[in-house]
Amino acid sequence: MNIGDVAEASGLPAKTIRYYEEIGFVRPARGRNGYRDFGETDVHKLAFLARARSLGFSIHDCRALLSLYEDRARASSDVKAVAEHHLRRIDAKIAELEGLRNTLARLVARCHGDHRPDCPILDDLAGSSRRRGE
Amino acid sequence: MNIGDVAEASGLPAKTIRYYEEIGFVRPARGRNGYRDFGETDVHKLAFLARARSLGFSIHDCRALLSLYEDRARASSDVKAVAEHHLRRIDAKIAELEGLRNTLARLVARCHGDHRPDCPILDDLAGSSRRRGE
DNA sequence: CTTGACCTTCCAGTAACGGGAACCTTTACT
DNA sequence: AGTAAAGGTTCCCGTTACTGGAAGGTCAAG
Repeated sequence: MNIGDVAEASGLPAKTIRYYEEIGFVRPARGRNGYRDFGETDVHKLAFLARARSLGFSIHDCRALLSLYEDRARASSDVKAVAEHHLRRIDAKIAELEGLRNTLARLVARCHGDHRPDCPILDDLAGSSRRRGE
Repeated sequence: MNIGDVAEASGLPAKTIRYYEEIGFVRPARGRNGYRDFGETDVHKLAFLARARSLGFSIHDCRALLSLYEDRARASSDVKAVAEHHLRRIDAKIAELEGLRNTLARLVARCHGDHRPDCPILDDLAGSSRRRGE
């Protein structure tokens, strides 16, 4: 299979597939013309990666997941640990963003948003009001 | 003021301040020894940037906010527009992460997480189950 | 006079690709 | 056979917003 077909089958852009080869996720054979020649296993692997990446797993996580995937004797608890760690990071990120959003929403609400120059948002950024985070 | 004092006063690392000079946020004078010499205005500006960055505004946004800040005749609606745009991006990011979290949480919940090798998480990633996103 | 805390510049690396140049191969059509 | 489109190749730069580190000049204290 050429890279274009693999891209179609796995849902990943060809560029990404070349990148994944570069970082060692796949090792396709080469034809006499220099073209990559992928097998079914590669396609499966790449689809696996596409799905994992779409769930927000980092490349680093993917490496762990992939090696667990290829280890017939892995314990499901190992996989669960990786996933739970990722879950906690997502939760932390959500909490952080919600904190930001609340602060920002309060500022936006206080700004009348008309043609006049005075603006509570800029006042906060400038630190003129000394009661903000504390 | 030397860069170390400014770092202390603004809450930004010296490295970051040098970077902010490089991208044009500040233009400190130089002493005969080559050291940067910052004024009060610079410190204010850098503190402004520190606060804006901590609220998740991008450098690009900060440029806009800073020029609005320095424009005595700006309309507060212009500032509000920038902030509201940022707010919408935050909300979109939160929504995306919550989608991820829910999918991932379901997978984690289905995985018994013991010493046995079979694992619904890997099954999903491998695409063996054809009812996942749809 | 030497140590240590500052300061300087410059280079490399981060995550995970995407864009685009310059070039080769295959396929299809006239 | 000629040629043009489509697909492949490598290589390098750009992205975000810094951070770490090397090599080296400067300044204050003991």
